[in-house]
Amino acid sequence: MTKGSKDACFQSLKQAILTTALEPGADLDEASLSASYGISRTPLREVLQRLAGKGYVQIESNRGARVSSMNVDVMRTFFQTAPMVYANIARLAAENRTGPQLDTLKADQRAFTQAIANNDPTASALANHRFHATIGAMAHNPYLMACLDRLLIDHTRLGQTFYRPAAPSEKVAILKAAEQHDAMISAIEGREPSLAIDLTLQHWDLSRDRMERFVRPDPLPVDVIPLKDRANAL
Amino acid sequence: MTKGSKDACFQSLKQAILTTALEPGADLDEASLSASYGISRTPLREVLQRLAGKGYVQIESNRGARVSSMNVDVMRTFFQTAPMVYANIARLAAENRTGPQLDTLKADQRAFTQAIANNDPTASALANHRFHATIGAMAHNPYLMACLDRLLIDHTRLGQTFYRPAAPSEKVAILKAAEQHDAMISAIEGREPSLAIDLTLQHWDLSRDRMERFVRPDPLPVDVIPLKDRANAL
DNA sequence: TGCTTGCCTAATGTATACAAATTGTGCACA
DNA sequence: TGTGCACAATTTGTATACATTAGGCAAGCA
Repeated sequence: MTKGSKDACFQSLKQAILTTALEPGADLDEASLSASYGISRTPLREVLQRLAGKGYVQIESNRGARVSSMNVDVMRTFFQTAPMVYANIARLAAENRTGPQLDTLKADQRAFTQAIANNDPTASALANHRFHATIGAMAHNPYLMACLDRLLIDHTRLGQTFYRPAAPSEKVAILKAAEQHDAMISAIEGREPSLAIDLTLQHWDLSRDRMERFVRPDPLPVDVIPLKDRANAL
Repeated sequence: MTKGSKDACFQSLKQAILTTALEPGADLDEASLSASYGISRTPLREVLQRLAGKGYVQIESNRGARVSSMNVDVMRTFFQTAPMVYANIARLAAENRTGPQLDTLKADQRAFTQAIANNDPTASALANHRFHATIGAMAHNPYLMACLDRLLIDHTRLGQTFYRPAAPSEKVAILKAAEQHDAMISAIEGREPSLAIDLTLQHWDLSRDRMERFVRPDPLPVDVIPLKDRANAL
């Protein structure tokens, strides 16, 4: 963790927050952070200010910085707001994307599929984050982008929180997500706004369902012991 | 301008930007600003970082800070995005507002009408800004709030830019805007989301028409000299 | 004349010492 | 045993000196 540059520190903290290596609400101590990144407190504080501006951390006067929290209230608002913003971003991306941005998006998708193949959930979460951030850049709308940035932070963190490595359905879901990414790329490349919206909303539904199934799993069977065994037991 | 506190500096710069006393694109020199606010460069730089996080200024590495610019591209995006966000904020405000917030909103409106009565365009622009920011706070949605903040910065600045003190229609328009504010307060107080949306969109139309008429005024008469006089001239 | 090169100035970026504020701890006292 | 207060320790905030970078200007060269 001993890097010299300020920007490296920013990126590192950003990633640590997105991967929940730094958990929501975690306290960020200036002295220890500046020591571990090899920069002094002044530039570190600037990094924290920038992270606060983007919504990664919250700074309280005379109380330091902590990673933005994720209570039920925030989650409710997230689920309420995300589809509308994502859909509008997708429309604008299909309308306004440039060639180089499309190349970037395809590279993001390659990194995403590669991370899936490597069975690296952290890497795939970060690649997925970059994929959607690139679509945001394509929308060319600084107002909605401010909103999207914050939504993506929480989306990525929720995805990590609600991830069950053991469940086979997770593998199916993430492969389906990758397919949807490909379809979205086509729609954006072909400049088809309404198709991009549809695909984005389907993509959202997949993600939401996955998170919902985590919170509200299938109930355990009422008869813990199969009936025939219980008959023996009695 | 010789204040001691960092927060006073933040508020002062924010107001100067909103009133276009500091014009879009204006360069912000650290040394002179820290001198005039009576604080050292370190806290001033933090103020600039915070302003950058909220979208008031843009910071370029090794090149200092400048007031966020307002080119045609930004304006186009603004007119495209604002009504959708405003409408959604209004809906959420009507659903989620609290009692104390309603009191704040009514106070904002009193300040607005007072500023109108005083013929103080700058004060009314700032009061109007606070009024709409309070509605944003009522929406209780940090994601959309980030978007709204940036929209309101540009809306307030455009309103100042497109203001013609001489035009009698301006007076009519601002009085109508004040009436619409009262109606919006009622809708929010009565928790009527769809009414709040309608009123908000009407309010937007009024504002947009005012700005549009500035950019595209009635053309000058083709016959500069009235016809009868010209007949004499020939 | 036009271009490159290197210095010079003015600005931003960083480190560090010191001031202020918050939080934790121990002790006195009811 | 519990409460309140004072002091200490830790952490954040500020000022200032110094380092670094960008941009302009002039001299040198083609």
